[in-house]
Amino acid sequence: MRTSWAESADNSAIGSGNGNSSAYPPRGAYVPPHLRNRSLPSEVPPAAASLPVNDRVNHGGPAPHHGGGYFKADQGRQQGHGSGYQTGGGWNVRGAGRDRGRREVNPFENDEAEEQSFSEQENTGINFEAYDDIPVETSGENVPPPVNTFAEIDLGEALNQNIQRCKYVKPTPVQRYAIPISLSGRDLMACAQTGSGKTAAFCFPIISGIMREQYVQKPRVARTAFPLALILSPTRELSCQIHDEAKKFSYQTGVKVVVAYGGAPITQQLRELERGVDILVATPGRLVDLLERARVSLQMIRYLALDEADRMLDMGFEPQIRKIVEQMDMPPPGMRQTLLFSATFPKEIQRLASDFLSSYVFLAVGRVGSSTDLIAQRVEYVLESDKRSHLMDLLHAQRENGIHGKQGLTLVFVETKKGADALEHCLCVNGFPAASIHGDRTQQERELALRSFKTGNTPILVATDVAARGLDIPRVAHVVNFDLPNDIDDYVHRIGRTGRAGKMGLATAFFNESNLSLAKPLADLMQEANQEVPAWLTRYAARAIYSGGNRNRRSGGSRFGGRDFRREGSFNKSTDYFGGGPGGVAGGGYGNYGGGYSQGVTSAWD
DNA sequence: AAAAAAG
Repeated sequence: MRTSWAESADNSAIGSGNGNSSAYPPRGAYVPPHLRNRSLPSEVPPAAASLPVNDRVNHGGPAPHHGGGYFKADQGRQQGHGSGYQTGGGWNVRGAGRDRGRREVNPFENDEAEEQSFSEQENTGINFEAYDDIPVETSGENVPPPVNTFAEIDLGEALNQNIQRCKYVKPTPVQRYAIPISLSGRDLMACAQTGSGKTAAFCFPIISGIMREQYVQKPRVARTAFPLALILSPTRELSCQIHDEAKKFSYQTGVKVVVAYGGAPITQQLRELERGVDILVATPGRLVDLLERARVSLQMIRYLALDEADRMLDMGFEPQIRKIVEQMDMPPPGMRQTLLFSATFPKEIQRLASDFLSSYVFLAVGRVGSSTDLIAQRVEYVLESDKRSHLMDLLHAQRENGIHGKQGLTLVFVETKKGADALEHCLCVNGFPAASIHGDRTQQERELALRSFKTGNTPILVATDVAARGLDIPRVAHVVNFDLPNDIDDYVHRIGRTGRAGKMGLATAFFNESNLSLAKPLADLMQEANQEVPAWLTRYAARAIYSGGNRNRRSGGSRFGGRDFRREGSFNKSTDYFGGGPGGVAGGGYGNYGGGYSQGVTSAWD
């Protein structure tokens, strides 16, 4: 019989601080530090208890007017289905919230209840003033200027109402820039944090564009769906999340949003598609399946958005993405509008991405807050064999300080799926309520784990990189890199699960000899973020061997997740870099609208 | 080498 954390805690004088005479713990059982007869390898950092809890994302977005006539308006499409759609100055409210007799579910229904259950989520979260200091960098030809308020853009009455329902007051930086750019019809490559309204930044222009256009009649092919917009993301959960948000934004606009991803029965997704789809949110695998079955055609695609675009174009995904974008029936760049978003944009990925773009604008938005703040980063030297007990020490200290329960969530990243299972089990056995999520679990299990984490039912989630990107989980107070990733960009995405929307977060990393390749980039990153870099890490960093040209991927992008590779003169060894698609950017003429680069601001976090 | 994504 093992002793659980709860039991050992109950049976001892909690808080006495130095009861150090207990017997050696039973194998596998966790014993809190103060009951142990040994000193810890490194000091337990102050628990995250004092950190404010994450708030909901309050974003917004609006901007100027359509560049107009981007696509040929054609034989005015038939409007609505008889039911009273509102028509406000050129806006087509399609179907007016009714879908062939089915009533549109109000996606805002549950919001109030949810918010009330977390009193800390009152709308005090974002420091909007801080937004004014955010460094922004744009490049490309004739970049449309940003807007400052929602009032400056007319996205249409229906969409405006949804913006209000979402309680978005003021556009976030990425929205201020990206929405006007998108509305003017330009392609866009954007480096920006998700926590600050990235989804809205690409959804608003798409929805308003679809409402505005009197586009050509969709072909009628039995059982084939013809979406007008395609949004791709690298994980199923992220696609679900985007779908949920897009549903809110398109409520009562008549714009139909459907999600398709693997691991779930395809039949229901097929049914949804048959009912009609304007915006399709999908993961690549399932979409290819649908395309091959000819249940979806991309020939009517006007808008293509890639979320976490750098991941979508890396080695694992690139062939699938190329197949979808280049080898099916999607209109080429210039005939569609392409929007790429990510927190990190390595140069080599930018180069790949330019194949999909036409005369695009590059946008980099620094993170909210100006220097150290938001995410406190710690690195601790922990031997592989000590990791578990060290983690439990951290969790125990957090619990003592009351961060757990319904308050703060802890997300623990590990390298492998097996490792995730093992650690989850270990934590549960020791009385720490944990769930786990990784790609070998069934979709049901994955969604259950995520739900259980979000609700605070299991305030600890052990995850592989499946959860590293894009997921917006409010109240994650602490991200632990139990195993560090090999790629510094992955680290950036992981820690970006906390400190969101202007709230503080804590990120702790366990470092040892197996992470040598990360020493230098990690030390650099922390330095840029004004974090205290342990001396031992600096020594490792100095010793680090240059691993090819890779280590410098972030060069020039210290304030952001990336920098327009077109501006890196030395990188332009051949001429085709400017030529991605018809009317590629003809070098020169880069406009800067950002201004106010404050020093010490680091990369965009998401 | 690992993770993700179709079944």
